[in-house]
This record gives sequence, structure tokens and C-alpha cells, in this order.
Amino acid sequence: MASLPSVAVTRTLKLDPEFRKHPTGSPAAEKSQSISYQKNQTLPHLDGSSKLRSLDFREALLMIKEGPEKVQSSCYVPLLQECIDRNSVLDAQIVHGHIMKTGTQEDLFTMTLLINVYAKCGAMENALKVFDNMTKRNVVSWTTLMTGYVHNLQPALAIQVFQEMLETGAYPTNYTLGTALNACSLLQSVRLGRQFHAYIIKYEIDFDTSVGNALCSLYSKLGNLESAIKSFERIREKNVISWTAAISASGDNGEATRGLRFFSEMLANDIKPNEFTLTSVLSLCCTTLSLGVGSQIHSMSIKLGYESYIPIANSIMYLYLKCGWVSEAHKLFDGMETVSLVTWNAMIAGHAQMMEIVGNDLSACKSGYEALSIFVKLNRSGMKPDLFTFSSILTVCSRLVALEQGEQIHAQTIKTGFLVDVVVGTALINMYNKCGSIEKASKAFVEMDTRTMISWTSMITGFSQHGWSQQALQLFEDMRLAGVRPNQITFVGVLSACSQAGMFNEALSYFELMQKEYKIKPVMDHFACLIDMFVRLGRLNEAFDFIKKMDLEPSEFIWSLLIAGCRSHGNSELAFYAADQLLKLKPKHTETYVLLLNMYLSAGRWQDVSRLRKVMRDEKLGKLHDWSWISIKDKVYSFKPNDKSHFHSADIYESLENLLDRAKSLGYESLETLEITDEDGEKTPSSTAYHSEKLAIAFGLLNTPNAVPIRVIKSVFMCRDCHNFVKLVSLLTAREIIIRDSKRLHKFVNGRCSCGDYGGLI
DNA sequence: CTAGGGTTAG
Repeated sequence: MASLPSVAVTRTLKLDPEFRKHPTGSPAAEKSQSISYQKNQTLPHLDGSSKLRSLDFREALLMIKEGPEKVQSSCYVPLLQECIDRNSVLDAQIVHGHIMKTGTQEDLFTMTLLINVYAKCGAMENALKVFDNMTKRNVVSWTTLMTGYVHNLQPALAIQVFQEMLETGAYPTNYTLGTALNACSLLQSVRLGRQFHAYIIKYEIDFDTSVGNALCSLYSKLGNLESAIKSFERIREKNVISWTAAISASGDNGEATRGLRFFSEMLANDIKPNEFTLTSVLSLCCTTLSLGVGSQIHSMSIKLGYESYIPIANSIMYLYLKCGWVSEAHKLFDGMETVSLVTWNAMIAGHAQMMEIVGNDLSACKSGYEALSIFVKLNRSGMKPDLFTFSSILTVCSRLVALEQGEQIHAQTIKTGFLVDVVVGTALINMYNKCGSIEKASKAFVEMDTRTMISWTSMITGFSQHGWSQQALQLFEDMRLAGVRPNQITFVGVLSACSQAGMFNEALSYFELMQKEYKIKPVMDHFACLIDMFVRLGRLNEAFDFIKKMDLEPSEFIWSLLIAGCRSHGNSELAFYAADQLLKLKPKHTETYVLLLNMYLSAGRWQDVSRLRKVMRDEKLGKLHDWSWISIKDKVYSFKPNDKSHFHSADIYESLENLLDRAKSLGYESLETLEITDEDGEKTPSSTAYHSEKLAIAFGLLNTPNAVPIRVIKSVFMCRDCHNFVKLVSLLTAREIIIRDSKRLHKFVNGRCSCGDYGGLI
């Protein structure tokens, strides 16, 4: 342990006056005495204590309550430890009473322990009373009191205690400073942290392991990764905790890969990871989706004996789910002997994450319903869901477009009081938005007590996706008036609102505002909004000019927007140029190739067709799976194009034919196209008449009461033809139809779609 | 002194 030089420190460390005065006034000044204090120290085994130790806790308490006899002070240690484990203030008070009766209150060590017990049980008033009544104190008692305030999230009081300790002339140890640094990170105070750091440097103890560890973690929590790493590097003898601090600092500050490098460096230095290290590394694997490293950690944790350590098991499960290895995650979950609420939450959140990553396909749908059933099991298990559970499960509902379940969960969040949590509230808004219930979303938004930037952004995006451009822009202005700083994503919402409404000048001025006033660098999504706007307006050459002027390399998505625009506004020369550019990017999505194939097919460019087929084979891209699903009364029904497998297939087709006829009377004509339907690239004539969403809608209309909105999820993006058709169906049947395809949300009402005939429609 | 689960995107 590095000891501090005996220098009066009061004047070298000027603390902010803003911290409240210690409530009980200044404690008696007393010189500290040196006592070594270690958590796991073995205590002398004395007569009185061995008797107590052999007894059950309750019996021991009883004995202590009744027996006035004097016992060795060390016999209180296991009893007090037990009080912490049971988190029981009442038991602690019983032991406390005995201590007072037997005169043990003179014992510094026991009284300090008692402070710690009260502090850990959340009874700081009691801890403070003990401290104030102590006849002597040393730096450990001061430090313990500080630690108590930090533990109970009262960092300002911890600093106050520190200051008073200095006034008494006591010298802080490295533990004291470590605790003070923790208080600084809770206070999020860079200024105070720097003052402590200066002090630490002055007394040359920044190389000390525990001080260095605390500094590293402080800077990390203040968002200053470089200083955190520097503090770490200055540590002379780095222990597991030092390495773990560096690893998690990297992860917490968005440099997961760097964290993984620290981990391998640590192993190269022959430092054995502990359970904390492994959980930190696993969370890095979660952000980098490193399944390989993750499964290595899995075997390492088994080898090191952490197999049943719940946080590790939770992280591994979560990682496997995020990486799509569902069966292994479930195997782990089923094999766990004890689970915590976090385990349930990790399962639910993991399924939600997996849905996000795989997109709108069958496995995502299955995952979503699996998450809902896990949620039901959790409720039955007797454990109570918390705010993490609710925000994840609401996200699941939004990705499933499952309004009924979402509404039930909304009710549960009200009943349990978790709706007041801003993240839960935001997830709720998002759920209503994604389910096409913009009115309920905005009601929930208005009723929120507090809103974060994300809440505003969600609502702005929701308005924009529903085609309510004016409301989106108005809300953006309200947000600015409320002094909330928008981010990148907020501007995606704002720009797409402008683009929908064809508000050309507004779009450009918001684009400028974003860069000039908010110093936000435009990313691909912002350009995509603007290109979409040009395309919608049919100003293809301007779209192309804009693409050329971007200082980013245009993405797949940008080129496919332009191609879509060219197809609908008839500019084949530009379309083929864009197609060439798109192909140079080696697109990874089958959808993109199908778009291009159809383009070449309809132009009769057979050479390009076979060239594309070869690329698709080389890239090992599969077939395009167009399917739609609809959920009715807790059951999910899925449809492929031309699907005749459904039990009521005849009824569905009859009803669809009827709709097609009625639509034709309004001028609709379904397209006959050639599509690549098998791996050899056979050209098969095909009609858009029986695309999957049409079947799902026909089924939905047959099986739900009038006026109930129809909600469909589609695995690939809608074609223009189906889009036209569904607009007419919404008019003919007076039903709201909500379709979420792989690109965006479409809400059809009275012959119009919320996307305002999005420019990316093919 | 170090750790596991949550919200926004074309």
C-alpha cells in the first residue's frame, strides 16, 4: 500500500463549495491511527466466537439478545457479515444493541464494521449515528463512511466527508482516494476528478494499483477513454482489475475492438481473467457480434469454473441470440439451475436484437413470438418484470407489428408503475408508431413527464412515417424550443418528413442547419432522404448530380433509389449506369440482384442476365424469399407468392379475385413480368396478382371483423403494383391496412399510403 | 477498485 507523506493537505485541495455541509456538523478532531483493514482478513478464532459460529444465525442472534455476557469482539464479524448478506437493518440493530451493552463500542474495528453493515443495508442515517458516536476514528472509519455514501448514490456527501476528514488532519490512503474518485464519477464531475488527479500526481501515487484502477474507471465514466488508458498504462503492477478496467473502458466508450486487443494482451501477460473480465469481454463480443471469440470465452469460463456464474451465462446467451444461434441459447437457458430477472430479460432482449439483425424473415417472426412466450412464462414464474423487461418486450411488439399484445403490455406498465420510466415510455411510443397507431403514440408522448432526445426523435420519426410531415416539423421546432439537442437520427426523421411532402427548400435548409448549427456530419441516411426527395419529384438528373457531389461513396441503397426512380419516371440510360455502379459495390442482398435481373430481363439484355447469375452464384446468394405474415388471435399465418397451401385457400383466392376485379374497374391492371424463380436463372412468366401480401390481406379481410385494421409484415419490399393495389383495397373495403416491408412502414387509408408513394418503389 | 439485461434510423 502506498502511504502518503505526512503533509497537511487541507489547503492543497480546494473543493467546490457547492457540496452540502455534513448534516451533523464537524466531528471531533482526532489523529488517525494506523490499522490494516482487509476485507478477507482471517480473524482470530477465540472462545466466545467459536461458540457463536457453530450456531445458526437466528440462534446466535437470540443468544446475543439474551446473554449479557461479554464476548470477544471478533465474534461479531460473521454475524455482521450475515446481516449484510440478508440486507437486514433490524438484525444489525440487534447486534448493535449487544455491542453497546458489552462495551465493545470502544473497539474501533467493530464499530467501523458496523458502519459498513448499515451502509450496505442502505441505512445511512444509522451508519452516520454510529460514526458520530465513535470515541475514536481512523482513516478506515472515514473511508468506510465515504464508501457508504458512494454505495447509496450520495457522492456529494462522500466528498463532504472526505473534506472533513482532511480538516481533522487525517491522511487519505489509496483506498480513500479510490472511493473519492468513484464519487467523482457518480457526480460526473470532470473538474473535481481533475483536482483529485492533480493531488494524486503530486504525491506520486498514480502508479499505485488501486488508485490507477479507480482513475481508469473514472475517466472512462467521464467519457475520456484516452485518459483512462493513460492512467491504466501508468500502473506499475497491473492486476486483473486493472486489465478489466481497461477492457470495459474501451467497450463503454465505443471501442470494442480495442478492448478485445487489451484482453489478448492481458492473456499474453499471463494474467488470469476472473468472472468480471469474462463478462466484460462478452459484452464486447455482443457489440462486435464476435461469435467466435464469444464461444472461446464460453469454454474458458467453463475451464475456470465460472460455468454457473449467472452474469456470464446471461451474457453468453445474449450473445448467441444476437448472433442468431438460437438453439444454443435455449440450450443454455434450459440448463441453468438458477436464473435471475436479468436472465429473463437477456432472453427477451436477445430475441428482440435478433429480429433487428435478421430483418423481416420467418426466423425473426418466430423469435418475436418466442420472446412473447418467454414474457408470459416470466410473469407466471413469480418474478416481477422490470423496466428492462418492458422496454424490450415493447420493442418486440413493435417489430412484430403486434398491437393487441402491445396494448396489454401498455396496461401492465401502468399497473406496475414502470411507464414513468422514460425508456419504457419511449419504447411504448415506438410500439404504437410501428403498429400504425399514430394517435396513440402521440397521446403517450404528450402524457410523458420527461422526454429524452430519443423520445422526441421517435415521435418525429413516427409522424414522418405516417406522412404527417407538418406535425413532424412542428415537433422538431418544439424540441428545439425545449432546448433538447437533436442528433443524426432526429435529422433523418426531419429530412424524410420534408422529402415526403416535397418540401424541397425546407429540406435543404434543415440539411444546412444540421451541419452549421449542430455540427452533425451528414451520413448516408441523410443523403438517402434528399435523393428520395429528388426522385419523388421526378428530378432524376438533379438526384444524380447530388450523388456525384456527395463526399461519401454512394451506398447500395442510394443507387437502388435512383434505379427505382429511373424505372418509374422512364430514364433507362441513367438506370443502367446506376446498375453498373451498384454492381461494382458487390451487393450482399438478393433483393438487389432480383431488382437488377428484372431490369435486364425487361430490356432483353441477356448477356447482363447471365453475368449477374454468375455473380450471384459466386457470392452464394440464395433465392429471394417473398412472403408475408399476418397474426390473428395469437396465431400467425404466412403466405408465399401463389401460395395454395392454406386450408382455406379456395376462399382466399375467391376473395382476392373479387378484389382484383373491383380494383380493375377503378383502372388497376396487374403486371405480367418475367422473374427469375430458380437457381439456373430460368425465366418464368409471373404475375404480380398473387404476391404474398395480396394473399395475406385477402385472408385478413375474411377473418377479422369489419373496421379492424389489417397488419401485415412482408419480408421484402413491396412492388409498385401491389402498392397501387393495396391503396385501392383500402378504399374499396374502408379498412386501414398496415404493411411493414423490409424498407419502411406503409399505412393505407382511403386509397392513400402514408409513404406518399415513396421514391424507392419498384 | 472491476461485471450481466433496455429506447430512436431510409
